Amino acid sequence: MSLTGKQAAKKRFMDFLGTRNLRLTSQRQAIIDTVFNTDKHFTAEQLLEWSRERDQSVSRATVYRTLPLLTESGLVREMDFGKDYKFYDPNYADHPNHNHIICQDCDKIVEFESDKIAKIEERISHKLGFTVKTQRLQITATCEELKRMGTCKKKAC
Amino acid sequence: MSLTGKQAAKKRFMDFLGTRNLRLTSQRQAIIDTVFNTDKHFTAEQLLEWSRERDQSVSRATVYRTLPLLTESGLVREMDFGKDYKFYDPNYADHPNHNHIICQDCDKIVEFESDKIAKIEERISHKLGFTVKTQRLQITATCEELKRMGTCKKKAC
DNA sequence: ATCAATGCAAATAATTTGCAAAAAG
DNA sequence: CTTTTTGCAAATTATTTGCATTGAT
Repeated sequence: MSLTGKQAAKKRFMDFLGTRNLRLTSQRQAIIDTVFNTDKHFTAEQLLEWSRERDQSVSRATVYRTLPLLTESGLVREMDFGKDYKFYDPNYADHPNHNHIICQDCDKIVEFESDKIAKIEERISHKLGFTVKTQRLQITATCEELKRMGTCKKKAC
Repeated sequence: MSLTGKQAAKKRFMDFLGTRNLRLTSQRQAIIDTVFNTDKHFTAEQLLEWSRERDQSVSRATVYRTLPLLTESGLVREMDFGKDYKFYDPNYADHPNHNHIICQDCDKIVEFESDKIAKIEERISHKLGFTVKTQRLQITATCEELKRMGTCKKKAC
């Protein structure tokens, strides 16, 4: 029985810490446990709150100091959804090419993958003289069900 | 002889002001002239600097107050390229679906359009129950010429 | 022991806002 | 005239940082 994606990601992050001679403190442990036990996008503030449920001693400064480690490791991705604070996406290790649909009606964020889009991106980039390193695609959309039915089953309609 | 894209966009923005009962002050005029006379992405600070070359009396506050009008009108698009300040893209009126390649080596930003990608986005979004309103696609890439030749003709290699 | 990591509180920096004066319509 | 807009300076707010102390190895 192999590790699930999230467990594998946690392990990879611990290796990352080791490689850099960084220490596994109890606060970092709490933060890591939080990050690699959710599929949700989160803010720094939410991460602080959730981590404190595991270890009361986690401070805001430590969260802000750990976040860059998570993004540098490539296991978490910083996202801008047009708010005045950043979001972090913990699903990047499992789905390095996933895209986002942000619903204006529901405030819901749906992820999807498309090999076709990835292929086109690579072809065009190559033609322009570049090699794709990462990509981010965000679609802002409205909810069709809401439009038809006046309501929808998704999150916050 | 018809207006160029930029001139048309400027006119559309003035109409937008009229519709909202907003006044065309000399400061706004300077800001608008600046915005609709460039193809470059710019920051609030750059817009202030350039606008002041046209009208010394433009203040930072007015720039920051005008920027939301520009984005609300749909003629300028706010962009996040991972810096700690925002960029604004004045090419959105002419090319509502354009995408960006950001070169890690050159710091250069190249725009491109792809109907194919747009089509796929619409198909997938529809399948998931959404109607596409806007999209943004950013590709982070490296420069192939730099890799092969040790240098490249693009901006800052 | 040694050096990294922490919490706290103060600092930073882009952006926003209150207000009295100025300008547009 | 009336209402919007402006510049200024102070406020806001997410994020960062200096420092003395604590904790991991």
